Amino acid sequence: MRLTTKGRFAVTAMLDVALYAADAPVTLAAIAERQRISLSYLEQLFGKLRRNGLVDSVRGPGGGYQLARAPQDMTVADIIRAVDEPIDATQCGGRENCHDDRRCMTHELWAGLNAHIFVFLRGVTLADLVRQQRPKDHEVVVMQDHRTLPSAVAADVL
Amino acid sequence: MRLTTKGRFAVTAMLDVALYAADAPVTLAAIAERQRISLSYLEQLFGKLRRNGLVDSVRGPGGGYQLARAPQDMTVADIIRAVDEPIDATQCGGRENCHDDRRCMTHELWAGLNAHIFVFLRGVTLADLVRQQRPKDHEVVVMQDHRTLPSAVAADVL
DNA sequence: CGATTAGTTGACTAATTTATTCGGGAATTA
DNA sequence: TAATTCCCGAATAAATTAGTCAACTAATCG
Repeated sequence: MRLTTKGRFAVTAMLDVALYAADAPVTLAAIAERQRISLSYLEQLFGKLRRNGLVDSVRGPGGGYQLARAPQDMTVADIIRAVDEPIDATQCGGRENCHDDRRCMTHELWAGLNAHIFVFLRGVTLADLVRQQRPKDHEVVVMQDHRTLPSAVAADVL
Repeated sequence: MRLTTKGRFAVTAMLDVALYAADAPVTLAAIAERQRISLSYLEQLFGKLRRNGLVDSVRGPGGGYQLARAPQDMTVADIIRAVDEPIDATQCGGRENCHDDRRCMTHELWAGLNAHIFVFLRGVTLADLVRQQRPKDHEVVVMQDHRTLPSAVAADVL
């Protein structure tokens, strides 16, 4: 699980679709305008999102993109994984230069850490983000274990 | 909280220090050899780790690096934050082009998500990783809430 | 049908980040 | 003094991210 701005763009764009594609599909041009993301970059991202079955596309006038599944069945992990194709992270591809007996210390390490981060991000659905977006009060994302956290912490996190 | 290979390298290197600098400091050359990371890259990373007070350096023969604090007082979040300096992630720097009334949707979104990921990574200490490293059985990182997870999940996570 | 709207694709470029290489320092130990 | 090791900066290569462009296909509307 990698976490870069690319994945963030994708989640932001998907949230835009979730918010605005209720009746009619939304065009990439509209997303680009609202979220200030370059149209061509969105084209690349939505190409992947479509091929991964997260959105459906409608061509022609009045066309655009819609969610392929209900927002509560779509997680942040799904989105990030769709656009941010993974790296090996264990730098031994599972086999090669695992050397000096205690081979590939990092393998187990990152496999475990990856799994945890993945489980965490899989616990946040697009519906959660939509819910957070609607009300004006400063509520915060709900995690899979239903604990919350004051968004004030965010300041010194970045 | 960004999550890239750079941060992984840093965590791996710090884990190496935690494992091998029990009595004497470890040299970057030794880490480079064991973990297959370029020496000069390690120098850059450890420059940041040192300036952020995570390691102490000892010059001259027999010198090297040691942990500045006990492993149980050093978290993965500390390490990643030290080397992976943050980006704005809200693409409005907190002020500027937040436009069209519902300004900067992404701000709240990523602030919240960031906070959660940060809290999670702050819950994993270097001591946890060391503990995981020692035994031969396939145990897994312990999270801050002390739940565990089979590392089998890691496969379809990447 | 013809025009327009939008998705689809691929190639290409620029900017940024990641990783490495090199060359010299300065501190410490023996 | 000589060897070791951290320290620093510049230069470079490789990879990723972000954006641009152009040609094309499909669908709709008049």
